[in-house]
Amino acid sequence: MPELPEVETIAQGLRPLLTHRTITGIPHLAPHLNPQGPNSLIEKLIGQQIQGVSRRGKLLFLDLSPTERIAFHLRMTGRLGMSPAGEPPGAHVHLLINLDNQSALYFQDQRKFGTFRHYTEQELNAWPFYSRMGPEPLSVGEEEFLGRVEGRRGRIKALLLNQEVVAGIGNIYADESLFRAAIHPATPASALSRPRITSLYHALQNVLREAITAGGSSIRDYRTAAGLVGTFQNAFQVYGRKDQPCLRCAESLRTTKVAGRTTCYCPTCQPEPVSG
DNA sequence: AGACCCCTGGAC
DNA sequence: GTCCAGGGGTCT
Repeated sequence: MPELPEVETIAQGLRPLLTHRTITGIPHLAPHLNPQGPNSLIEKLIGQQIQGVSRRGKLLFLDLSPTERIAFHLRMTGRLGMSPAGEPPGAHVHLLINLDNQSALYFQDQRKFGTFRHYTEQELNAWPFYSRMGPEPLSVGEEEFLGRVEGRRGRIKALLLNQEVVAGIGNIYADESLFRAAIHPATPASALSRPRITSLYHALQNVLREAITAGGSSIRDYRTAAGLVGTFQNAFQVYGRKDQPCLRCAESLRTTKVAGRTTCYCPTCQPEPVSG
């Protein structure tokens, strides 16, 4: 579910509620999500004060100290939110963290793809998914983005989805940014001129900024930290709009598969690359 | 690059 | 029933 704008929205919502709170208990912890053993995690967390909430790509961190944090990856259906302490976990709640102000942070995940783990900085840097992660798309400079995309083999959408190229893009924002840049998702990156990659860079930044402002996109499961739906789904131009008219040219939008993901595009505004 | 895998539930 | 879903890992 959550891509960069959704994780950022959740982080912004949790930050004022969690910063400087002390963890007083872990009343619920699903064993299947805790390979290190329950006592190991509980011992590491009880009594710790949360120093802040941060995000890197699609990872959300509870910062416990300069060298210790909890990393959450929400994958498809993960949610983070607050509930009154002592409230019994609802369906699919896999972690409950009691805090020193009678509130609790919960992690809920219907499909159980989501993960969380306590990391030291050393352990985090030894995690390839983290250490190999590309730059933040909203911070990366135009030149660096060009350098990471220009001339590479692979289709442009696959590169956008590759967290080592740029971190935090998923199926929605890949499709939306490619439509805005008028690039067919299956175009080999090597077939894109510098001006077209630059156009994609700006389209990507714009769509991510707008989505964060809208509180993210709620297709099914995503909710903000306060349990509210985002509204950027109302601004989708291609995602989920198969067979509906293109908002720019009225042509019927189509789907194809790129990088194993359903991909929605306009066959007129995003023409197939000439040579393939 | 593609085929599965993890898992649950909604749409058809 | 079957297919599909904001993700990512592994294996061919």
